[in-house]
Amino acid sequence: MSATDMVVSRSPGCSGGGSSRWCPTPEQVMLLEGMYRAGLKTPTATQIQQITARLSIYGRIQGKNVFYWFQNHKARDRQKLRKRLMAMYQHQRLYPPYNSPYHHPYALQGGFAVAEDASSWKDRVNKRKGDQTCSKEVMCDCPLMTVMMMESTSEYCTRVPPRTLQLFPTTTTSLKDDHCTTSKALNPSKPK
Amino acid sequence: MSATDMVVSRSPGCSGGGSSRWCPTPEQVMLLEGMYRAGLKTPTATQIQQITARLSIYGRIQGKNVFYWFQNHKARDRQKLRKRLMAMYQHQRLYPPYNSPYHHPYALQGGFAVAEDASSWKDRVNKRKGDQTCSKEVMCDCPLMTVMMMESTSEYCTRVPPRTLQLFPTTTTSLKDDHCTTSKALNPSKPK
DNA sequence: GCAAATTAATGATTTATTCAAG
DNA sequence: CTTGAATAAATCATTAATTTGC
Repeated sequence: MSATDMVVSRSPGCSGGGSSRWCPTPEQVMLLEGMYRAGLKTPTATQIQQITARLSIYGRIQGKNVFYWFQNHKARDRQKLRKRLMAMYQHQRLYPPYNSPYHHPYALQGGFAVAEDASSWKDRVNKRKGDQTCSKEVMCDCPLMTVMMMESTSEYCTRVPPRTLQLFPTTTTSLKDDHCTTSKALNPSKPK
Repeated sequence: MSATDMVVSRSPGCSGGGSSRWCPTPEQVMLLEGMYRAGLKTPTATQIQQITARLSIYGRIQGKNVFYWFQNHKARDRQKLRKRLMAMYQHQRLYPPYNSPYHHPYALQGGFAVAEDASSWKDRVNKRKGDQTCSKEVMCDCPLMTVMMMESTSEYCTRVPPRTLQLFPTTTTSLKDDHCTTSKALNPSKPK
């Protein structure tokens, strides 16, 4: 009903007004999934930039959205696979073989044993050293954080107050209102 | 070499030549530790910007360096405390009380039980909702990733090739040289 | 049919862990 | 061995599905 006021892919902001988080359009999701299925799991900075540019014609999008999308998609893929395998092994009362995709879904390194001592996987020796076929000389397309530095299209987060507010009390003891439970620390410098 | 075209702050690279990672000067470390001890554990984007600006007079520094420094310092502080407490409890063959700093070094939420079932702490109910005294309206000084987006001073990572190289094969199957073991994926798009 | 209530998906952040330079 | 850098896992929080009572 009332399908007239909503174009198919017009309002990328999830439902109408300005939303706080990115809501991908169906086209964007489709293309992202295509790339992922094609084998692109962790795009480099340049790739993220280009993906963002291409997908921006379908709606508002930022580099960090693409970055997060791949991060989450990969993580949840791994988690799904891990859960499935765990259930499978648990059903047969077996311990997974040491090089099963339970331990290495893609190249997992932080799995935890099923009912074993927690420290067994923690302080195991560090393997996995050389064998880097990628040239180290490139040094320009670093994986993740670099994307953010390249973005200058101030969307809504670059709204830093232009005046130089005083930094922080280097020696006082009055800074105790720091982290709001975990992730809402949004006190620029002074509450007053 | 050829130090003529580079000003003093050019070679903070730990030992002379261009180094791959940031090596803080003693002054920088001292100031950072001062701020940390003063109570600044997770600086906001604006704070990171300002800290970077201030510390840049002592040597080359980037926002992400400051960001990583606080991340690492906080994490290793917590880890040290945790290890110490774990050893202490283990020495007395006690289980830590439930609200000990072993479980909550600062406000830990992802701790794991010592010899308990792994799923016990995992699917606990979601507590922790309201009680946010921080104003949500600010919306500009988001914790972490924002810093990177604000930086435009292309130090050495903004060296993206200007020509538009072709993105990725959306339908081909030839992308297999992707991730070098975990974190060294540095093939912009074409090795040739 | 419809909203309030509940649940499932998923975008965004933080924390733990690992890699590797010096 | 210390520590800067990077990634993966865990978690938080918001939006969409869905259920439910009317």
